[in-house]
Amino acid sequence: MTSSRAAEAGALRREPLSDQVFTRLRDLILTGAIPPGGALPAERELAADYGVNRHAVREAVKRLQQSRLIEVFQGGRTRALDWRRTAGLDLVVDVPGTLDAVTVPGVVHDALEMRACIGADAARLCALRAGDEARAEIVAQAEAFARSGPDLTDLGVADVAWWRLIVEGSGNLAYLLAFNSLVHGAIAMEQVPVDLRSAELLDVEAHRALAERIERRDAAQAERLARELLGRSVPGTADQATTNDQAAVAPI
Amino acid sequence: MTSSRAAEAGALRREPLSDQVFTRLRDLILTGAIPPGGALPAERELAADYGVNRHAVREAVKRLQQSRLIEVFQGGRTRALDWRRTAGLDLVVDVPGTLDAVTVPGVVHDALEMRACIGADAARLCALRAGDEARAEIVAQAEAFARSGPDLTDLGVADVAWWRLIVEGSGNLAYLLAFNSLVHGAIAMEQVPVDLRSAELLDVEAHRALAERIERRDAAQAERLARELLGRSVPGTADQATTNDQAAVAPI
DNA sequence: CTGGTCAACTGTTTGGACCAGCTCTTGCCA
DNA sequence: TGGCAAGAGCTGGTCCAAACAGTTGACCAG
Repeated sequence: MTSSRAAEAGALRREPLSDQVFTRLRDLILTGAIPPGGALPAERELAADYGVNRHAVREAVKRLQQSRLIEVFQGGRTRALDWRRTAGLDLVVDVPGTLDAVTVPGVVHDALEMRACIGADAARLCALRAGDEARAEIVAQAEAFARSGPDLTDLGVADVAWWRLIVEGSGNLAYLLAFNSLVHGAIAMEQVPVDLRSAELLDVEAHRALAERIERRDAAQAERLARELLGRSVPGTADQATTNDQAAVAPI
Repeated sequence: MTSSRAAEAGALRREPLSDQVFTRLRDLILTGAIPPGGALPAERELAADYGVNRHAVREAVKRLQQSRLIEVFQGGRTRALDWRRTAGLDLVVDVPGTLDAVTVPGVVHDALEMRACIGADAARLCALRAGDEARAEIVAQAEAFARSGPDLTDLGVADVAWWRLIVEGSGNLAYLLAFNSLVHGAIAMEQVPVDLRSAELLDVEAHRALAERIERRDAAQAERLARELLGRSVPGTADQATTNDQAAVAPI
């Protein structure tokens, strides 16, 4: 008996209208439907097309602008930017799930690869820079991780919390923010099939060993262990024989 | 003879009002004036306080929401998030220059450190994955870099363009987006005093050598050379004796 | 004390109007 | 005929006013 008029119409859900407009326009740009340098329809036109008020369109445009997907000129038209040259890492937050399912695995792989790279250096820096208290907390959390249920999802949550301590311990704000971007995005639990990471998540001893190295300020070994552990979830880390001669950073 | 009425009033410049509101609110959150979990003033109240229309406030709020600095509840109040746990890497784009000059050098250092980490791995992957054409272009661009004027600013521009080729050649979209975030943000020419990077920028031969290793698909040496080259601009890379026991990721 | 009801918040959406700046057409002048 | 300048008609930027839709909390009946 709910007055679900909009739902019945089938046009738009109860997600805020501006968010829906944002998503649609973003996908038009990411898929190349609006090419770099191409002009977006005028705000008044977009409002008419989507059947919403112009203010909703403006809020969506503001978000696109901050994502550096478009450039806005008063008096002139709003144009699409070349997102491969301008968009930031936060783009991986929303992309998974919205575009072709074919391209998503690639994004997830890239995100895991980046996680391995940053995680290893963060472990090294954490061993070097983190205070006694922070390093002890990492050891304690490693034990808590070991006590986590056999459920892979639970392990995944505990794993993220543990790595957050390490990244925080590295003292590098850029690492921490990038970690956030990855966790909120491509590496979010929903996106990565946990069984792909089972080799990493189930090895409780490897986590303990890494924590111990950090505790002992053994930066070199901490980095090595972290790189090995995180690399397990990245297909083709050790056996680097594959060389694809195709275009770099495949069009999405 | 410009009709600079707003400028004379001293209230707000000709920067879009919503951008100014965004900046002010963002700084309130980043500085902790509005603590994590704390509520922002109501939109109607903010509009009254800043003397702008409510729509300007809403556009700013939408941007804060996308930056994952706030959480919005219809019916309830808008609350500040713990940005250290939620904000993404794009935060480094606007932060330099807006907050205390004391904390900015730290952000720049972190960004350079991250650049070294990702750049080294990108060079490795580029040597492994990039096609013949892409690798040849990197060699060519290294020569173009060598011909760049002795001006450090010009060298910096050419350097960014060259590294972009390498990151693109790595085939990792996450690396490319993170590179964009850093270039648009903390590592932007205006932020980093170029003389701090002179040891890196002036060594044309090191650039050439790295390009050659990538050309020859020598991944290991490419990574090593890249790490060494990029590490020159990061104070305290080799002589890691300093260990600060203070809190990790200092509050901004 | 418990339960539901309602008023007073909050953000969401709408409509219309006007200002400011860019662009392209139009039409005058040399 | 060529060139340039005025202006009409776009574009985004800002504002006002009102209604809609959830949440919260106080208040009152049981």
